[in-house]
Amino acid sequence: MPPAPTGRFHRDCQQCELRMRGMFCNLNAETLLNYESIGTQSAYRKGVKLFEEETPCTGVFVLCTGRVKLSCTSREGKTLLLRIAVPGDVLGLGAVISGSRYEVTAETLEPTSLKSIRRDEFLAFLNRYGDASLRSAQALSKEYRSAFFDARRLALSDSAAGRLAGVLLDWGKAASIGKAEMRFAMALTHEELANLIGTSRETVTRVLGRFKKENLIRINGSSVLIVNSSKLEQMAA
Amino acid sequence: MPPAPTGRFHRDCQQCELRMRGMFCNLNAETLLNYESIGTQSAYRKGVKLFEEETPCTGVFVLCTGRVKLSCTSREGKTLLLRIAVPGDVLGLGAVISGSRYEVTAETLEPTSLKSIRRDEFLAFLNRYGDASLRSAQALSKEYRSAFFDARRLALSDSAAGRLAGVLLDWGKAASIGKAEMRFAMALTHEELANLIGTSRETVTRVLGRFKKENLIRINGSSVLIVNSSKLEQMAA
DNA sequence: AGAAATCTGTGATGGAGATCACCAAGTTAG
DNA sequence: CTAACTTGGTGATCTCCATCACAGATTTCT
Repeated sequence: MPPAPTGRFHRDCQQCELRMRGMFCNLNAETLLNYESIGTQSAYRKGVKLFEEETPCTGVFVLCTGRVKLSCTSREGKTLLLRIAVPGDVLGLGAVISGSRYEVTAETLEPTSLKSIRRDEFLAFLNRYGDASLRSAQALSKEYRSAFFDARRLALSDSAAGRLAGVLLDWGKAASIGKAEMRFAMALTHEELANLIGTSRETVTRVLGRFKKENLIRINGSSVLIVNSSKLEQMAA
Repeated sequence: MPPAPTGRFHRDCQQCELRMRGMFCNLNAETLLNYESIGTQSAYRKGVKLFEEETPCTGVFVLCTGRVKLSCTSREGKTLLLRIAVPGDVLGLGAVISGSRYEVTAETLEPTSLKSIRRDEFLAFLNRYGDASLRSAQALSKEYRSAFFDARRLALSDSAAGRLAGVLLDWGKAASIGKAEMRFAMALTHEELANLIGTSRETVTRVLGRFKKENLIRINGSSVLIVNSSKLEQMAA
């Protein structure tokens, strides 16, 4: 069962600033009207698990504010960090559409507000509104692509340094569109970074140190500046 | 551009034995009728590349007969084998829906017949028919899940033996639903298996040898019998 | 059938990185 | 304001497995 929310409020999707970006805000008028009538809006504290891997799927969560960590864990306690969801993302979509259990664990990283829609209610909505189905397909496709590129990175880049270079470049590029320098705020600890690229915490520390010493990157607190992107690109392969 | 087909024929989807299994055969009457009117049916020889990673996406391919290998390769020549597509599968769906380049390479493993549908034609079809959109979302979700589980396996199972145990169990289970013993036909070479689980050919040979010696599996030609599934399950973790 | 190519099996060697064991520096909590 | 965690940094060791190098076995081609 979903955890108890710590608050509740309604927000008009017509006015939502995510209207053009979020998956379920940019729908045609009639669909949007119906979308607003389903599900419930609620708020959660930091550190709450919205759902856990292997548990039966109850529905989807559309993130409005706050960030949510998506990860999964093996029986031995090894963790794979998949991504940090941001406002506009839809969580649990794959499980709902494929009719299976949640495959990941979703945990809030900060106070969060979101809209939760029960499985059957959401599927009925998709059945009735074709444009919403298409949007879901696109959202899934986006998620699929990112999972695919993660798998690709894990499999094809044999060194931990190469994989780390890859994610640094990804973030640098994403944060510096149209800007001169590639700088971004590192939101993860070394431990989380290690879980993301499938290595150990110590290796992340060492490799980052090496990158700094070789003047490929520069780090100030949480701010990371990419100095030599071509060299990183080259080792990311 | 798509390769030239070696043959061409039409097959009535109403009569298709994949009707209930294939993603685009099990549609309602009106949608199915339109589906039949779009795209072209054609045949290919063994060893033909339907499309290659990084190339602009031209459309989707719905596989009717034959098997197709989906893989991708790093600049250094390391290959990741994703899966072997079988009749009923839709290839290139993710690229078409997300409007990006093909992310994998698709190569026929045997003589193959399939239906190809141009990108714009296919998207127009999805836009008009909501049930087809929903099916696409489901197909993508299935692909997404399998990519996810691959990534999970690569990241969370640290030993090559563990990952190999995992895929053997997956195949054994899939092939032995409702049967007493877990037996299946191994369709891949050691090299391909190695590419699938991110290890070297030699390691696959050695680990399979170890599994045989420890009486966990038995191999006769291409037939693999899983003898001690719980032990394998345990090391797959 | 015979040749060419691909696939399988096995030893030896080296290196990347997991793991363990600390310590220092920040952060949170009581 | 300490105490208790969590994070970051670094050395030493040890294990798994990638890689190289062949040799036999099978399949495919002509």
